Amino acid sequence: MAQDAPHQAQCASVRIGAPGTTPRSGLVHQAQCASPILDAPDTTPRFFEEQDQIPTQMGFFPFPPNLTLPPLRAFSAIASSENFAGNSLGKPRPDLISSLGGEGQLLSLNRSSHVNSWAWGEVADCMMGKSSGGDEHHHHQHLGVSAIKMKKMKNRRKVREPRFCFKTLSEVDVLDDGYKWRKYGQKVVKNTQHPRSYYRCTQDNCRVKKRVERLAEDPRMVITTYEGRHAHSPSNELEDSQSPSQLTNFFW
DNA sequence: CGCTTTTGACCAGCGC
DNA sequence: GCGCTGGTCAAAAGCG
Repeated sequence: MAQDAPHQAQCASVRIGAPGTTPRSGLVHQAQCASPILDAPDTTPRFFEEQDQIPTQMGFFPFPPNLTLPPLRAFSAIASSENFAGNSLGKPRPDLISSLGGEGQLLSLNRSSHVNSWAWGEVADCMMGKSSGGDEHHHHQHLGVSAIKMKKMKNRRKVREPRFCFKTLSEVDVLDDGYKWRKYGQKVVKNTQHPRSYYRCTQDNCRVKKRVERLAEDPRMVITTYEGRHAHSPSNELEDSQSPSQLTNFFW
């Protein structure tokens, strides 16, 4: 499904990585996974029910101050600046390019809300609605997740942790985000060639999970979905503290 | 030996 | 109720 234009309206495009960085060497972002705001304008029910009217457009915009992200690191399989400049997901920002050396990797970010149903919708949205099939999806292929389905999702009682969805251009499936993960499952999702992998944080008392899969429409793109909040610091936090200024430039 | 990965089985939610 | 699907479990295998 969703063979048509991907609905990327809710994703923010950001660059990640530095040229020639080896795995674990190029710090990009360090932050903790904080609770998204419940009353943020783009996390209200209206946001989803009217998503048909949201222009399919990518761009840079500031994230809410109280929303931080899991740490991400650059890794060796970094797209060239050429790829970045030509990527349809967003326009390159000269200041970011210069601050990181002119090359980098494009990825998109999808924010999840604290409320279960929003998290479901947004993540599914970032995944271009690859979840379950059904006739509804045939009528909303360009959206991926229809408003109808979202309403149904909102009625789910099962409580979900807040989620963040990253779309990354990379040859490497698993981002080095500073945390240690243990794979606990792998599943072949319908209508996709690549399996989805399930990881859990190895830290005791930390229930953060993440899913990693390749985009069906573009296998070069890796979708990483974080679920939950880390109750600890990254395992290699010391390394992360080496270039804080770059961090600031990167996201703000 | 301890940790991680693999993978088939199982379970829950949902549509019909 | 049944089948489909995504997510998780857990035993076995792999690895350093």
